[in-house]
Amino acid sequence: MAHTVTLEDVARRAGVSPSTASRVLSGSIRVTARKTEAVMQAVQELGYSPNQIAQGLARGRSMNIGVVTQDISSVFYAEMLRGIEQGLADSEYRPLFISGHWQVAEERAALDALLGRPVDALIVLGGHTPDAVLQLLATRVPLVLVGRAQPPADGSGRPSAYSLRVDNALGARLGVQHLLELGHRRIAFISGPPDHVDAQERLRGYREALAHAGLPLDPQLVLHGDFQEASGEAAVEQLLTRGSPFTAVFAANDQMAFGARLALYRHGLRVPQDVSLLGFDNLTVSAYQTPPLTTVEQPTRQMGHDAAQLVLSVLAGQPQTQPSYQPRLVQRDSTAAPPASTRP
Amino acid sequence: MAHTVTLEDVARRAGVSPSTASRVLSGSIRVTARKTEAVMQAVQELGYSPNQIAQGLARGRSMNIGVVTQDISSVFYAEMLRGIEQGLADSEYRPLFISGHWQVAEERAALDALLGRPVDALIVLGGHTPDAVLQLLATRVPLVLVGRAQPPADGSGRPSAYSLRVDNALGARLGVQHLLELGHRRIAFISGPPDHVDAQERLRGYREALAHAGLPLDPQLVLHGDFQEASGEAAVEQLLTRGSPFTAVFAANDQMAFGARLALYRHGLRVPQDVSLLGFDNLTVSAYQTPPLTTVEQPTRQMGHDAAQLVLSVLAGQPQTQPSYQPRLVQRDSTAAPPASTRP
DNA sequence: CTGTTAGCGCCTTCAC
DNA sequence: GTGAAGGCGCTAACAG
Repeated sequence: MAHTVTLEDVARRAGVSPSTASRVLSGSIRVTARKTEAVMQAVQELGYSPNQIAQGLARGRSMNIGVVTQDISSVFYAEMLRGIEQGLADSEYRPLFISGHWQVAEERAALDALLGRPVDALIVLGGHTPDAVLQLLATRVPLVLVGRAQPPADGSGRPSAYSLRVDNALGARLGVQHLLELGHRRIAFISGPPDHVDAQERLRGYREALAHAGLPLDPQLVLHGDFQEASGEAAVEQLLTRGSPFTAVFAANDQMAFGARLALYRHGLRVPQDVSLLGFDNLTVSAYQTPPLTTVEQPTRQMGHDAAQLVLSVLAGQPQTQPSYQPRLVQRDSTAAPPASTRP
Repeated sequence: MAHTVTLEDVARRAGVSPSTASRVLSGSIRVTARKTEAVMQAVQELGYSPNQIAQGLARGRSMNIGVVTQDISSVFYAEMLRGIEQGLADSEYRPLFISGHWQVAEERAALDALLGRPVDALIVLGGHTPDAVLQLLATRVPLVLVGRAQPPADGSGRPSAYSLRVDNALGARLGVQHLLELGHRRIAFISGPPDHVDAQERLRGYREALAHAGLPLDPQLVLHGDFQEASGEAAVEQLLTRGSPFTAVFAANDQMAFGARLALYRHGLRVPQDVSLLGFDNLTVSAYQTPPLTTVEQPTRQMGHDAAQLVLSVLAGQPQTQPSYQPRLVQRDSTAAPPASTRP
């Protein structure tokens, strides 16, 4: 057992009652300086540290914030986790990370595990948990959603979940506009999983931007990936097989852009001289690609940080503000004007 | 509160005593089929889920495995965390991740937080916590170290910590040998932080390989980074400023190799035609660099997995085996023969 | 097999 | 201000 010295030991050694020792430790109520000192010294000598499990049981709070992420090894979510850590850093609360791996069942299990822990609040990053489940959850514990839509209020007047999101469609429009301005007309789009909200919205933004520019949408140029590198690679292979000409590839996230980059490299296509490449997210590593990747940035870490702060303010009963986020284009070296031969 | 329905509620509804209900749930002792069924049904109807905090208090186990990582957003550690998750997946135990950020003080705080939680065992990934502290820890709770040396036994006969490591020096030798075989003679080395054991060993391997080949070690070609991308970039800039010729760059980890790659790109140096580039770790993204990065692989995820399994077997009182790991060279496109002009 | 009785370690009224 | 007593929810002897 990690715990061997208890509050009672401390009290005995300090010559006071356990309750007094408790009061000194929590600092809630005034205690004689003499006794305070005695307790502190006993704590020192015995190397006492409170058993948080017992504390949790006694006061009905665990000081844990459950965080359901989709993949602990995902470069993308990692940034958010970092933000959450930062946002919680100065508080007494600690994050508890569990991965759902985009599997409803697994996510459900994660949620149950977290609630059984229990946690005082929940932050859910993406995922496929049905709205109904989230709604139910929100009635039991403060819930902040990041990167997924807020479930509709259940009409009971109960506080629904909070939701932090970026305007994905706008981001996609920014990306397409950038390519259009460079002179591209045949822009391939590697979308994410069809059942993924972010993916849907980014695809919509792509469509809207083309429509706005009066350009037709060529279904041959729209591919679906799963947000992983390999699927971006496969998408470009497929694109090349199809034979529909294109001068730019817009991937719905940076990881797929990396995969696309590899496929282009293998086929001897230069970026950006032969094909322009555009990503979405702006991961740390994206700046270190060759050439450095132009991408639509979303303030990932900031969102994690804000999610944590939002949770804290809900927990503290303070007024909350639900910030909104704007994506922005980060121009680097992977996009340029299309090759002269393809210009109209 | 996340918990509102208790075991007592279940027992009352099922018309049995709390202890019987408890027995049914834990499945340890036989209970009448009738009562078992009644309890199960009550659990269903009430949507009961056990309060793990209370369970933990009662049986003196928390079912938590504390994991001290250095950076939750590190691509490298993320792989290990994933492995740990996998290794724990089929058990009742769950990992609790906390970051130390390579700061002794912060790591110490993380350790304390974890022990106060408390946890039933500890996995520490890297870091700078003094051996003495780890030794002390190991007497209180099973301890598995990954990527850092095992503290010397304290002579008390108590079980010391377990340690999972790869042969870093061998890895570095493999890397250098590969470059030597390609014909390189002027091989720059970007080392890690001087106080980092892995970094020290890799540097040693580099030295040994050169010595073994009868080549002098040019101090001008040895730089120090901090295992982050930016430091790899800075190192190459410095190398270029120094003016000492080199035909290959061996970075002590992939992330610094990415930074080095960027600096080379900015200076118009082609990889591998002008300069060969070699990394260490084999991160997932390394295969997607341009060109795909040749690197010395260490079985990161496997090590995380094994660390978790090792913890479980210690906890279960089963006999343990402490596996050892061999790095291996993963040849990709970033290394080639040096340019003809530089050949002897 | 099953109900009763004690705690696990701490916090929080309640009287003094 | 301070100690005693009760309880958080659950498990583990202890008697039946």
